[in-house]
Amino acid sequence: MRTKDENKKEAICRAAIDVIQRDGFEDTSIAKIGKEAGVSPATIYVYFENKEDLLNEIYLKVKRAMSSAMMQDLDEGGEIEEEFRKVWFNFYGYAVENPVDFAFGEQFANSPLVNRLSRDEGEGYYGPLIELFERGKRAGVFKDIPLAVFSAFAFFPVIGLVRNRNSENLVFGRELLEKVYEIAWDAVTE
Amino acid sequence: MRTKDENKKEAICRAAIDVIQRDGFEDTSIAKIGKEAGVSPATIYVYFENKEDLLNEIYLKVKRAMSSAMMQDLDEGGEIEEEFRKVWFNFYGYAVENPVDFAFGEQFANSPLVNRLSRDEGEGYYGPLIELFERGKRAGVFKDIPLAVFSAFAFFPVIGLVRNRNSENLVFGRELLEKVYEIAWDAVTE
Amino acid sequence: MRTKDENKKEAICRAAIDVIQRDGFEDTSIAKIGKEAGVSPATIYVYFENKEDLLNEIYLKVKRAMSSAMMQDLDEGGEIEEEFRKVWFNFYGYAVENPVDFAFGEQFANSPLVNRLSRDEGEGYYGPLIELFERGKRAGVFKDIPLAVFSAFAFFPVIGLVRNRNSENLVFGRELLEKVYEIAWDAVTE
Amino acid sequence: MRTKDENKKEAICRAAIDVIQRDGFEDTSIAKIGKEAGVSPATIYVYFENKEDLLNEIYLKVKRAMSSAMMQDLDEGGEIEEEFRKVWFNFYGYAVENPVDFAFGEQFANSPLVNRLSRDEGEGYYGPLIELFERGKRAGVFKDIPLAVFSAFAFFPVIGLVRNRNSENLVFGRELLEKVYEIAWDAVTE
DNA sequence: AATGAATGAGTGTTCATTCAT
DNA sequence: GATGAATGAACACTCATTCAT
Repeated sequence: MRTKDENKKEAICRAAIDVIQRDGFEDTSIAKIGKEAGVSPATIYVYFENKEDLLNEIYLKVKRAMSSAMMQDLDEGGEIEEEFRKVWFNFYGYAVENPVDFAFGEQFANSPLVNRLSRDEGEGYYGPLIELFERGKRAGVFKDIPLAVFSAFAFFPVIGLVRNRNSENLVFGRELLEKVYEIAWDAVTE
Repeated sequence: MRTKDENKKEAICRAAIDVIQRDGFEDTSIAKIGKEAGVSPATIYVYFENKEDLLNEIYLKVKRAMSSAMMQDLDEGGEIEEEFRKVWFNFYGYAVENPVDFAFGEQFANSPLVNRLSRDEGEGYYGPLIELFERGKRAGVFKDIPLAVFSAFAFFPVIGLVRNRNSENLVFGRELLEKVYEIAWDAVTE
Repeated sequence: MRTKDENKKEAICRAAIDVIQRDGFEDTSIAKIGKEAGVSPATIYVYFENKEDLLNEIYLKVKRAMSSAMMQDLDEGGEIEEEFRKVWFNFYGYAVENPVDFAFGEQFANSPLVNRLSRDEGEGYYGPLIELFERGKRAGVFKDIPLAVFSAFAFFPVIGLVRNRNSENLVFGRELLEKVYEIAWDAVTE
Repeated sequence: MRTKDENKKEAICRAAIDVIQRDGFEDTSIAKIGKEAGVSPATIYVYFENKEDLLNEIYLKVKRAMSSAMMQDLDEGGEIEEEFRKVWFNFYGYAVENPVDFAFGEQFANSPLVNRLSRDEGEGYYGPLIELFERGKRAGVFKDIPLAVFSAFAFFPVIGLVRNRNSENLVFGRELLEKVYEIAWDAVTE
């Protein structure tokens, strides 16, 4: 027998991401994914139970990649500002370099095809960041606000900016970027 | 007769919005819209070239409603902080009270069915806000940053928060809301 | 607009029966029915909600034709033997002349796609026959047996014989037929 | 090794029957049969040419079981009535106790997947019964009618009754059963 | 011989759009 | 202008069968 190729599963996921990126979430069909991956649509069902299953796996894959990129080099007990800086620039870098995955994660988040379980597991990846936030809050560095508000000012603006950057071909100089970072830092600190 | 036509066009748009709100974007078909509007599917094609055209018109309609709500009570020459406050709370209020229109606008913005032209026209509605921003900048009240960065910190966080609010049943007290507003204000001002 | 053509509904039913007859129940697809009827598969869904609905309508149609053929010329208060004779030969005649419908009804009876409601309505067509049976029983002409046993000896043998007739090209002379009838009559009478 | 092969073939057949009984004819796939038998779908094709071939073998297997059950205890030179009685009650018993095999045999008989050859071989198993019939006819016990008519009155009614029994939860008392038997006996004897 | 992977051809069904009136 | 009928193209998914090992 032919052995199951983990590469192929990977390839199908990759193809799916590409198609979603190219044609949008709604116009992504199993047939297209198959064609993109160079396999028969039926083959996809060898590796995934159904479309929902495939999408959930992709969602987790992306979330995993995103969060691990974000948490990269994080030092559990490190100095708050330095750590925040790392996370922020990691996030920015990932968003800029993987606009695809990024937009993808966004589109995904609203789809009814991503089930609660996956969503919860996805959220779970952000533990270290949450700990940093709590530690900073206890230390009196961060403002005494809910996590949601913290994220809304620390990270959400980045999303907006990168989105603009893409659609408007806006270029961000190092200087401006630094300025944006500072606004974010100031916004969440006392 | 002219009037009757416009009424029907209007009715179809309204029906479309209702269906999208009720059943979601993906489950909205021309047939359903027709039924909701009390006309034949074929009739829709008398008033709109195709589905894309219909959606574009709706996009503009929603954008118009959103921006006019946002600009409500705006006083062209008013004091900067007061005017910003108005706009910010208008925006927040609209987002909270029209989560559907809002999500709708968001989803739409990414949809390949909304063409550049509509998108550009949609953006155009925000003239008064842009003027406020420029005036504030000249007056040394707002930071010297691009409009995109300004929006990213002034309004984008609200989007994130409202989205959370919906999915997590988070409740925002008046006090916290005021705090959030202040963070936004501080972030964009010198 | 094109007007809905009751003929077309009829034509689709007819086509379906033909296909079922030709290819068997299991190998009958909506696509085949469409091709046979000379319409697009999608058109079938204009006239029927789904495959199950179509099959149920056909089931009832066939049952109706069969039972009305069987009850033809029946005289409510007529002499028992004469009436039984009519019914029996009607049944035989229908079975011989409409082997298609007939086999069809049989195949149908076991399909999970025919729902209880249709089945019950189908059974309902046989009222006059049941009355004849009850009357004959009260008059002491028919044996005192349940209806099921009555049918089993009066009509079921005919089914077996006709089925054989078809597959073996058996020919039934008038004489033999009369003999068979008599066996049936003797079997159910005291 | 020879033995092992036959065992596996046997196991596959058994599994197929089980699946058909459990899930019904239409919902029986090669994959399911394989899983039930604990082999790969591909393995089935080592032992059978295709699905049709497999079904034909099963058909014969069931027919064999059915006819041998029917002919059980038959005494070649025994007294006609006694022998007929045995066969009749054997048949009834088998039909009641193996409703699935039974319905199976019936369904099968009409399936295009069972080819003429299998059907003919299947019919062949009934030799002893045919001989009994001929002997009885020569002895003037049975009516002078074709075999088909004989079967139609002797056995076909049982099929109808058992089918009803199943779908209507009809219960047959010993007494009624005896009565039915007598009707059958009377119907086929002078 | 045995197998799991792979697939072409099919399934029932939906839907944006066009046709014919 | 207005319509319900009609449909081609697509959808997610299944399955008997074959491939490659």
